[in-house]
Amino acid sequence: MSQEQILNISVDGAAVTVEPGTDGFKLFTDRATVAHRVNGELKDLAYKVQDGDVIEGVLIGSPDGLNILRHSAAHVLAQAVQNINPEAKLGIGPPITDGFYYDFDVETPFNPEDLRVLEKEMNRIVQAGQRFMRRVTNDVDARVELANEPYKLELIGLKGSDLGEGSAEVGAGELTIYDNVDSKSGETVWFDLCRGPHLPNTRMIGNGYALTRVASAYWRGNENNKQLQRVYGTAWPSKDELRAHQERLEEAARRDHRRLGAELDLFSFPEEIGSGLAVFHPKGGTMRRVMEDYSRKRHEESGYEFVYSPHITKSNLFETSGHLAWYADGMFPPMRMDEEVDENGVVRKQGQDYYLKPMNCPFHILVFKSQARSYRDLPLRMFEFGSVYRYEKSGVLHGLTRVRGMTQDDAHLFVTPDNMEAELTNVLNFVLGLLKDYGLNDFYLELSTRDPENPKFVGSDEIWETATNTLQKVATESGLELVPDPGGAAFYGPKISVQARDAIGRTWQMSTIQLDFNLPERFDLEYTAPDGTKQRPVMIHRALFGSIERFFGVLTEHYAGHFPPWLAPVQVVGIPVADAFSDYLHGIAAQLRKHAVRVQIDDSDERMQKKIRNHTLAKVPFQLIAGGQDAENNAVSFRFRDGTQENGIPVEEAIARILKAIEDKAQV
RNA sequence: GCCGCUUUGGCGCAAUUGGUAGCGCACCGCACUUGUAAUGCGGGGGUUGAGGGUUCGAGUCCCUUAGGCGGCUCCA
Repeated sequence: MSQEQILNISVDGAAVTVEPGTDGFKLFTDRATVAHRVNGELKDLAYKVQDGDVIEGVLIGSPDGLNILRHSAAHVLAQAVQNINPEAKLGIGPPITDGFYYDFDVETPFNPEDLRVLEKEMNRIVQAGQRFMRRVTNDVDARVELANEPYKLELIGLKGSDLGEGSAEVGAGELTIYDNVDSKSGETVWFDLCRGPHLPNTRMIGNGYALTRVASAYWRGNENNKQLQRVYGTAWPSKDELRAHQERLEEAARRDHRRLGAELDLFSFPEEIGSGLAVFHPKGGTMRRVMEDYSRKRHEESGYEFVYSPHITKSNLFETSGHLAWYADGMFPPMRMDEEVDENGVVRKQGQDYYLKPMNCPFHILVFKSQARSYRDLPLRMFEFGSVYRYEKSGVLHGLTRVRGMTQDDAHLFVTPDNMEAELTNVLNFVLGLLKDYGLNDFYLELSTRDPENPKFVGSDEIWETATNTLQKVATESGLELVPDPGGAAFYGPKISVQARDAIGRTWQMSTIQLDFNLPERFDLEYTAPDGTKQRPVMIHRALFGSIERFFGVLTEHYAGHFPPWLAPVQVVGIPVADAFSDYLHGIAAQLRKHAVRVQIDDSDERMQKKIRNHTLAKVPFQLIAGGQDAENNAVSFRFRDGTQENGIPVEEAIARILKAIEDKAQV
């Protein structure tokens, strides 16, 4: 073998010499390697290595490998759709978290029942073991081949520009088509414009996939474009992993606050009131009150002052604030008051428009403006559980997490530029501390900053710079993971948002701390500085819960309804073994009530076993059971939600344990 | 707002090709008075989200409308 016939390459970090023509199939003989990264770029295993290539195998279970699996599954789905309906036009079909989708332009939308038919056809294609074959083409040829695919033609035209979601189809490099080649006949049975890479063949998709739902989506995500029909699927390296994924979804469904809200009798959305407008039932109301009481207590301890403002206002307030100019669509329409019209229909007295408030800030600003302010007054911290109303589009409403009427735990801090850093530090620590008390303790931060190229941002460069640096510093000092969100700031100031992970790993945006350089300007806010000059304060908006409703929903899902005793609507329920012991338990309940424990005695005429079942399903933290043995010993038996029990606990001790768990905000 | 699906007593579900609504839980009554996840018997409750249409006849088909669900868009 002569020198020039040997290629020196690196495979997974090891130097290797191979013959020309060697491809990934020779380098990686294990079935789990489905592609490889060549000099940092993902390639099919069929790629023939070049001298000097640095190659790393991509395992199917790796993030890259899963994407390749899912994208390949998307191709199989598209082929299945076109096999069944040759008229279907292809949109795009990228991998997404846990799965994939493919968009189609079809005459009649898919039905859920169509999914079974499509899965069957997909299964046939997978079993057929078609090879995915990459083929380089060019604009001219591709346009001929794809003459019947208008959306693909559009993507070819967009090649190299900002494609967003279309990037799975065409990349910055060569234009490529993937042929699906029948393993027996060698015939190309289907093809799609795609940059790849793909699994070597369809059989490797295995049986760990499923189609999950049908939906519609605007072509290229623009609501002015046509809506295409989207089919969603999920795909995993094995059936077991698919099953595990489905179980995770089932677990999330069990925790769904909309379901638990009804089951635990916490809240409802009566149709008579309107979409997105909740009522809290006694149990949910108790929880909400406890949440609010604790929040108030902590705010008071932290130097906030409590203010109150009305739910409606004349339009001029929101004209000054600018909300009517840029947020009118999100507001309920005005109530026109006081207009007087004579018999000829001529307006005799000008009316006045009143609006439901979508935000509390302008009201707090008016409190600030109610008197001349000195630097000595600052920072001024105003807190309110402020109810706001926003006309959210009907399609976005979702349980308690996206509503039309909500109560924010809203505060506005008016600070001098010198106060800013200390105050932001305080606020962030306050926020994190409070969220932890409610049982959330896994956070990361997101810092939204301005795009220097975009002229929409108000405020001087200096103040943006100072503010952004301050937020950055404060965020870094918190020691939490910090995710930058460049260009994500509102036009009026940068912000930090706190993202919390719940018990099953989902993240929720919770608190926001938002700087505002705009409203102080619009309302001409000022304070007198030490040197006697008038200066403009900076405003900080912040909400911890976002809204109480939303936070309530998040906590319900986080705890799966198993609220810790301090939050539980019923903390203790007493269950007598027989009627005769009812009085005994009532005596214990009376002692607990002296300590404000929410306790009930179930002296209904159900059997004891039934009562245990009922209160377990109601997720009451402490069940106290008492019969003859307990009464004789001045004791009681605990039973917990998980079915465990402890018998013969002296009453004194039982009470102490309950009080301690509540006091410590412990989970039981 | 857009697309699709969906809407049956408080809740969860049934009702062959259109032929005048059933079940479980819950609720009420009676009996039972019981040591750790559903005692037994009996009873009341719906005209099928609302409105209109097709039909001899509609929960079942069509239209309008209001909820809900899943996506898309949106979330200043």
